[in-house]
Amino acid sequence: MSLEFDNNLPIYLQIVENIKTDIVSGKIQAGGRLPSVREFALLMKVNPNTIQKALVELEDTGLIYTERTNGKFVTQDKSLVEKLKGEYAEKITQKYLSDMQKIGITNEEILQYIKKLGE
Amino acid sequence: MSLEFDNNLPIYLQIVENIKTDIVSGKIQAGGRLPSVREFALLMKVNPNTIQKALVELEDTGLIYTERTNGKFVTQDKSLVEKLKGEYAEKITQKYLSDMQKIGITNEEILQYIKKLGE
DNA sequence: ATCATTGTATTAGTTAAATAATACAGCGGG
DNA sequence: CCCGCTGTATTATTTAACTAATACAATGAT
Repeated sequence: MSLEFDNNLPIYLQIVENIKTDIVSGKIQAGGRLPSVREFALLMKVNPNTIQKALVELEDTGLIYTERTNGKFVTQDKSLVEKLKGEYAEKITQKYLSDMQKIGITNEEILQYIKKLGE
Repeated sequence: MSLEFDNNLPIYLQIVENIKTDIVSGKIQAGGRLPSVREFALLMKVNPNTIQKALVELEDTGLIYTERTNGKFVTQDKSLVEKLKGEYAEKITQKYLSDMQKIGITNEEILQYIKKLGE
């Protein structure tokens, strides 16, 4: 739960990304409770409203849900998490391949880069 | 030279990326002249200053240079272009692998995604 | 010499994000 | 019951980024 924010992207979106990957990776378990809005804000040293904005966005994806006076929780639905994980993986793979092709790198070269940097 | 801009990222940065990939891919040749700031602005339907800002950033990387009252040109230095191409490829590969690992995808699975979506 | 074209500089305006301060509403434990 | 904790809503302010409009400066061609 660090706090190095990249400019060029709104903080609340970076928080969305952060939590999303934490959930999808299993770092935060299905059904698990999230820190309260106010706790989160302290942890990340941002305003509670910024957290709230991020969490609303996350709730829209179905990854978390709210118990009104009790807190916010990761969805119980493991298959949803798995599904999103797959979609996410496909999406960034697509983008990666597209970016590489845009600069004129062939599929074979891509495999070499992967091999070189991946293992 | 299209004009679909993603919000959440400043237009001038997206222009930087665009031109950078055009150069690195060879779509704009080494030594080639870029459209003038004003032409560019018309093409992309943005303000000349936005183009200017993007081009200054590009010049900082050494990919283009300026002849004061004549225009802006892609560097003659093909080896520099090649070098940047390699660096760029490594960088986005690193980020891709890191993003995949963050969500708990193994190296073997990565290869499968690549294979599935790449060919 | 004038004029069109180049890049550059300056200043102002607009917009969006982030923060801040409060207030409200509902549940549960002591 | 009351207090503390939840999420939520509202409004205002600040700040920074981005965009825009315009003016300046230098060069080369006609």
